[in-house]
Amino acid sequence: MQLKELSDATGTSPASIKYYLREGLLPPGESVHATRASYSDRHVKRLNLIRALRQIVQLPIEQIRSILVLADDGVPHLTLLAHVQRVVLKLGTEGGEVARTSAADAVVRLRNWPDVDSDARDALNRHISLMEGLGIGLPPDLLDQYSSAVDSIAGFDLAATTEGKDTDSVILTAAVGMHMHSELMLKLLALAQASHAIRRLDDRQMPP
Amino acid sequence: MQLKELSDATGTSPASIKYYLREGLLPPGESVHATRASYSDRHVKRLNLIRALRQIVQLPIEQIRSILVLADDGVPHLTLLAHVQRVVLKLGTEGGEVARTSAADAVVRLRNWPDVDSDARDALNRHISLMEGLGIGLPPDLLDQYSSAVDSIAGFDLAATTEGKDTDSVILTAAVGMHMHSELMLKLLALAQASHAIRRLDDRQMPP
DNA sequence: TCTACTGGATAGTGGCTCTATCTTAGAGCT
DNA sequence: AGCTCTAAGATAGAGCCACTATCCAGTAGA
Repeated sequence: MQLKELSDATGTSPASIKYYLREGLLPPGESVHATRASYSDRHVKRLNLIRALRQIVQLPIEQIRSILVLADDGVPHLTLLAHVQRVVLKLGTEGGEVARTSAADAVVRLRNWPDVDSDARDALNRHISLMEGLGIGLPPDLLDQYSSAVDSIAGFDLAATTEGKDTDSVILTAAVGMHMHSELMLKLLALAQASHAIRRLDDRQMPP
Repeated sequence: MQLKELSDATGTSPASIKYYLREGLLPPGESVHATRASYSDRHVKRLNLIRALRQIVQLPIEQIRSILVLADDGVPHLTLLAHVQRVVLKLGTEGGEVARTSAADAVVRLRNWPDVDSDARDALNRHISLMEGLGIGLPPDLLDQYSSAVDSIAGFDLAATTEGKDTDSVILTAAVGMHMHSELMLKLLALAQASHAIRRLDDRQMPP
């Protein structure tokens, strides 16, 4: 398979493919000779992964590269998934100490999750502090409800993520899955808010 | 108050303020004479709103403008909130017909939300279809759990959003709140996934 | 009057993701 | 063998976005 075919197979312009090659996201094809290189199914898979991370999850090239480098280093999936999380959650950009809210810790105990330090946990703690700082109140049982919901999805999701797939698929499922669930939540919340708003505001404007 | 003071009061560079003025996000100050204009508290509020929408919610200038135009037109808050949702949910970019999944409709009935067509509902339907198309499975009761959680938050949130505030504050609370809840969800999900992953993958790698 | 600073207009910057062009060289057909 | 077509590789440029720096002119305060 040569570049043009790779392009056709993935719907990516040859120019973009060349760009990804230059950036080291896509390994070079096997060079047949000076003016012909051949690409394999692995390239198709990899390219699809890159495109999904760019277009759906909207990760910048640099971060996609950081994920792929790990994947190609053959690190354990657990390590890889942790890194994918770090990237999708946009951690590492915001430095600083971990907040002293222990809301996340409470959730961990409640859900009986393994009590391990993790970036996700720090991120959650930091985020809750941030919301408090912004004066966005969290009803007391909200975290319970949320965490119950995500707890049930996580097992389900992870099964799909890890069941004997190749590394590229694991990344894709994990990153795209996280993104999609978060968007799902956003849209559900919007619908809920719209519904409540209609009830509350419409009544005011046109009383019975 | 002149430009420099406005800058100090909001931590925004004078150059950026000028830019927002040019873009019509910020109404011009009252022109005292050719080389002096005076800005009011309204400008401080507006500027803080703009900054929050840029830096926290990360909306592009163009969309911020579309929100502010509506706000200044004095449309009803319900209309305004609907538009804010549309922008935060990134609707309107993806054209096309509404999917035929009626998952969102089921949720609406279950939650006893007013059965009104809305962009949020269309967005939810479209998103669920998209996830199905990507092969991201949703456990049967997941939407119930999610929607139960967001239902309880929406009322709570909306009370904070609408209680006798000026329009700029309503926008800020709504947009920032939506964004923050969605991020919260993302981080909770990450933590849940990390926890499940540790249980599942760690055991494999180092059996007891 | 002179200086310092302001407001206003215009042009430029930097980061990012591509995209277009140019050159060289082998492939396949006749 | 010769001719054309297209690929690969390298380099430079485009286009978008959110600023930011520069320039000019006018006025306030010393």
